[in-house]
Amino acid sequence: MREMARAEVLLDWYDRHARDLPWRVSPARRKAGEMPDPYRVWLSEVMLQQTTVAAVKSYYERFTALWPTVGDLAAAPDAQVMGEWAGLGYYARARNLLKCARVVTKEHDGVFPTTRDGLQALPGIGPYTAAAISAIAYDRPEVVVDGNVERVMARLHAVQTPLPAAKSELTEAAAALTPDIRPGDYAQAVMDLGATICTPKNPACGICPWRGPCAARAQGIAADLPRKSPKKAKPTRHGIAYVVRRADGAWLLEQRPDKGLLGGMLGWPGTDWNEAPAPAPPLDTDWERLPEEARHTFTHFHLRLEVCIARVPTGAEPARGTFLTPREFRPSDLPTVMRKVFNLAQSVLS
DNA sequence: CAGGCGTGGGC
DNA sequence: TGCCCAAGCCT
Repeated sequence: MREMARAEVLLDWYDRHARDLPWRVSPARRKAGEMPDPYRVWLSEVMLQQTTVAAVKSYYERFTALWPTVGDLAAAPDAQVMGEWAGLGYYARARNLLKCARVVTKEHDGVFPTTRDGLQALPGIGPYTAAAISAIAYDRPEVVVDGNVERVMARLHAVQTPLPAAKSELTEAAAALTPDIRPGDYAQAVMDLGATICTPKNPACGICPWRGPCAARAQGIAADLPRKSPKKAKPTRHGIAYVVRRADGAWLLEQRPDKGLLGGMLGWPGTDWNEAPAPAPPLDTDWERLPEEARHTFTHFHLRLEVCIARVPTGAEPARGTFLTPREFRPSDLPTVMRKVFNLAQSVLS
C-alpha cells in the first residue's frame, strides 16, 4: 500500500494521543461501539465557544451534576442557570442554552436533531457547533471548522490571505480532507492537533503528524500563520457602581436587562459606562467613595469603575434593585466585573 | 460584514 | 503591564 491518506495519518496519531476530556468518548471506547451523549456534546461545545478547556472543565462537571439530562436543564429556573454560568463569560450563551434546552425538550421529545441543518436551527448553535455535534455525537461526515482547523489548514497550505477573508478558502481545504470513516474522531483529532501541536505560538512542528505535507513548515513560516486583519484599539469607559448594605446584612442588587452586555446577570446598581469621566454620585453626603477603582477589560473596551458604598437601615425602600439576604446572595452568582466590585466593597462593609 | 459580546492565562 | 489568544454566535 502507498502512503496513508492524510486523514488516516491524523486518526492514527489521535488513537495514541487523544486527550482525556470529561465530555469525550475515547477512540478506544468509540471503536468498542460506545456513542457520546448528544446532550453532553452540545453542552461542552457551547461552553467551549471562545473559551479554553481549562476554564470549561469545572463548569461542565457542575452543570452535568445539577442537570444530567436536557429535560432537567430545561426545567431549571433561569436565575439558577445564569448564576451557575457566572464567571464563564459570553452570557448570551447561557440564555440561548436554556432556550435551546426548552425547544429540544418540548418540540423534539428531548432528542437533539442529528443533521447539521436541524441543529443549526436551534438557539446558540451556529455553523461550527452544528457540524461538531453532528460529527461527534452522531458520527456523521460533517466539515467541522473552528479556529483550530482554520489555523491548521492555513499552515498546511501556507495560506497568506488574512482572516476573516480566508475563511471560505480554509473551509474548502478542510472539506477536501474530511474522511467518511470515523468523522467524529477526525473532527476531534484536528482540534486536538491545533490545541496541542499546531498551537498559535511556538508550534511543535517537529512532532506533528502532518509535518511531511505542511507547506508552512517547509517555508519556515508556520508561526506566522494564519495572518489576521489588524484589530481596533479598545477605548476606556468610566462609571460608578453603588454597593448598598442594609443593617440586617442584605445587599442591594439588580438583575440586568436581558439584552446587551452581561444581559440577564446579577449586578450592582450603577451609572451607564461612558468614555467621559463618571458623574458625581447623587446625595453625595450619603456615599463613601472607595479609594480604589475596579478595573476590568471586556472584549471591546476597558472599564474603570468607581465604587461608592452606603449603609442603610432595615426597612429602607430602594429606588431600584432588590435586597438579597446573605442566605439568598451567592457572590459566585456575579459576573467577574461585579465580583471585583464586591471584593473591594466587602472589606469595608462586612 | 463588522461589531458586540467575557474571561483568565501566557508571554 | 498590556496585548494576544481560546472548540463562535447573533444582528
